[in-house]
Amino acid sequence: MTTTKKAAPPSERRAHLVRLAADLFAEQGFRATTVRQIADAAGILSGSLYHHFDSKESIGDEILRGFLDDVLGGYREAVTGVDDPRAAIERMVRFSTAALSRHRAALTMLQNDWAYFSAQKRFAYLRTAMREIEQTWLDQLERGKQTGQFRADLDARLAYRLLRDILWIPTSWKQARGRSWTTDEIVDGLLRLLFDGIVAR
Amino acid sequence: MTTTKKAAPPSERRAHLVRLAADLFAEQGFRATTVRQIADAAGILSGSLYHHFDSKESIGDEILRGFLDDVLGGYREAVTGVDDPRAAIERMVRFSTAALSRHRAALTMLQNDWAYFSAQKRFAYLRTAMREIEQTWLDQLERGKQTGQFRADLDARLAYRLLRDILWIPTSWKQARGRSWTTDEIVDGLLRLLFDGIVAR
Amino acid sequence: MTTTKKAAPPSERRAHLVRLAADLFAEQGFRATTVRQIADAAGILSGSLYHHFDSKESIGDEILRGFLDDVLGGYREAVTGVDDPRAAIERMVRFSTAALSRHRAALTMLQNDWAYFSAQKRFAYLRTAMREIEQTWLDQLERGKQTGQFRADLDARLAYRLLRDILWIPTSWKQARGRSWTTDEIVDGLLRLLFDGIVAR
Amino acid sequence: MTTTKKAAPPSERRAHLVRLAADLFAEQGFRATTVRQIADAAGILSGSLYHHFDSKESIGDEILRGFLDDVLGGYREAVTGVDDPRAAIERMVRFSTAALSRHRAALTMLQNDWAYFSAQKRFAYLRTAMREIEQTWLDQLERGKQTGQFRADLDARLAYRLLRDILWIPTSWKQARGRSWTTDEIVDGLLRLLFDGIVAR
DNA sequence: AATGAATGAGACTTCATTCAT
DNA sequence: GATGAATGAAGTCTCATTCAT
Repeated sequence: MTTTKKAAPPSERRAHLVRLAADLFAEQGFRATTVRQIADAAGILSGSLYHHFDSKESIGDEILRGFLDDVLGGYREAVTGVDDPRAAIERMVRFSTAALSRHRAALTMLQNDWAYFSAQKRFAYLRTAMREIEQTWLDQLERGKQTGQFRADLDARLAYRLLRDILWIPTSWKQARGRSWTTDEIVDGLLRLLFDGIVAR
Repeated sequence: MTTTKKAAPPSERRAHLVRLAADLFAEQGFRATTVRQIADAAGILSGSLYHHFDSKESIGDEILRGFLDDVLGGYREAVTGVDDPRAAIERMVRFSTAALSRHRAALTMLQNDWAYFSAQKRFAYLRTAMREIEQTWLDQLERGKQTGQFRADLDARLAYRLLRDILWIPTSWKQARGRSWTTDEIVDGLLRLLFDGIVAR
Repeated sequence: MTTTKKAAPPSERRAHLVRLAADLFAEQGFRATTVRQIADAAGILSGSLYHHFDSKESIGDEILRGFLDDVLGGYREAVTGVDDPRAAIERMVRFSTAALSRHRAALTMLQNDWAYFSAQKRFAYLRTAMREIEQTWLDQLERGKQTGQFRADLDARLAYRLLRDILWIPTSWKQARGRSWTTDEIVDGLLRLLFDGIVAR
Repeated sequence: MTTTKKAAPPSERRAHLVRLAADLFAEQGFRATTVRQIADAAGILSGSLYHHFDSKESIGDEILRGFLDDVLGGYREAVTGVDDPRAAIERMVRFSTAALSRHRAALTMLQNDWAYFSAQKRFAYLRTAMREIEQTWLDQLERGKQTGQFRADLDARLAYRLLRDILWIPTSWKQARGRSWTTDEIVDGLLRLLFDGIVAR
């Protein structure tokens, strides 16, 4: 009846439910959140959720896809036409941080339940996407070494792994008690740490 | 060395079971691991575990306490009689990394199931211990700022939070597929990144 | 008449299940009855009970509250506007007997599992209610002593304890093999025994 | 090796264990008491109990037999050579009360777990013994009616059932908080209630 | 006599999911 | 779109009992 009506008929109601679920996933993790909690948040019974989704995993799928589409698109844009690798990395960092704060649930799911998702065929795209993300970072780091902007002895893959996980960190703090820093402060602190370390010069 | 606990009469068998459980917790998380899996790993029936522990949480408790006792002791030793804050931090970093690799399960539990544990009275000591750990870091970072070794504009608390989580990262990689770096390489990479950044000079 | 409870949305199905459970509790005791037996009696799986109740204890709670509300209400009514203590006691006896036969499960639970229930915070109201019941009896017994209708040397508290337990007796016979007496016969026998003893005059 | 050595080799240790178990049964009931609790009370492990008894029921059996042997013997003696039925009943009441306080566990078991025991062949003697006890009471009550000492309209069987259960009451109070009355006071109160009622003359 | 370890049956409970209405 | 009821698999835990040492 409605427009698309395939695996994911995009309705307002449906999108709203995904958002509610995402909030819960972000705070508790995917597995630790029950469909009943999601339904409660929506003010309906848990069984009624199945009019909108055919499984809990479908909701997870939707959230993860949304995140990866966003990140992948953003990274492609971040490096396109930017010659300076340091500038490109700074753009990637800033974009990552923004994207992660838009998709807190996806981050929690990737951190807490990676083993659960990546073991399923249905989520094979997760590995593919992560690989592209990795490659984008490696490209910029290697270019920086070639231009002499970055240390020649830098292990690009090691740096990437460290950086990726480091970028994930601040997002997982959100909504914590202290709440002392703005996103910008954190990113700046991170970039400063990243490029210059903590030692005074 | 170790104090004899009443609630947990130490026995070889028991210690062995804790180790088996810890391996599973490290890989899957505490909640995601079932007592049946632990029992299977030990070659016994799940109910038989309760001859040794009065609950799954007791096993978790034992693992977490072991970790925190280790870390707290190590940190105290790392800073005692060390005047140079940079040296103290380097000692703390090296100790942390070693301790974390000795207690991978505890790390996974703290990362994945913090909400679950910290909500329980029984695990109130988690918060206490984390507070002491934080204070130890803050002390050294502040001292470094006073001596002029660290940047004067360094936000100590922000740096601590970033550093703590960053130190946790490499441990969670262990046993992953790539397995490209030794612990020492990772620590060195981390320290290098930490003190000097990635930019060439 | 009945107040709508939040924790226990009333439904026909639910009420029916409580009744089934009550029958089993009456015959076997609360602890000795398994949720599986209750579910079997209802023709469903044991897990399905948890769609209606959040625990076995919730069922027990519902039964006990229903009983105490009934008794307390009845006692208040029994003594209101009745000047003659002997008449009041007779009304209380008759009401008790009727109430008990309406709530056989509650009686069994109080007799067999008092220790279990009264040890839990959730069932604190049990003690409160029993205290009010006791006070109602003591009031009437003392008044009877003052009016000279009852023996001056009567130990009111001792008499209450004996009477209360005595009143509980006949209900626990019901559904036994012999089944020789009607409720009225038992009450009359009891009242006769109570007021006049067994000795001929 | 030892003297009898059949189903129940009477050793001091064994008797001691039975006593410990009886205390627990008296307070918690037979089913509600675990073998582990018994073992704990004895300072041994639960498995070690099986050197003395071949099952938990064996302990119950021993306790119940001891009680019934005592009561049956006492009743026979109470009525032998006593012509006056009122005197005989008073002797039976006094003996019952004394016996019950000596065998509190048996009483609790009979009250709480009668259904459990009486359903087993092994405990068939319970019914036999109860029948003899009942007959002894009926004999005295009927004789009292014939001599004109008791009311002619007294329903002997009803009176027996009431009396038996009434006699059980005070024992189940023991060890309660109030602890206001001595055994003698209770028996006297009971006899007074029984023979004369509460009404003043 | 007792320990230490284990069994096996069964208890209460959780939860994603299904489906008739 | 939603309800109300149920399923079925799985999870944590309990407990009487057994047995080699």
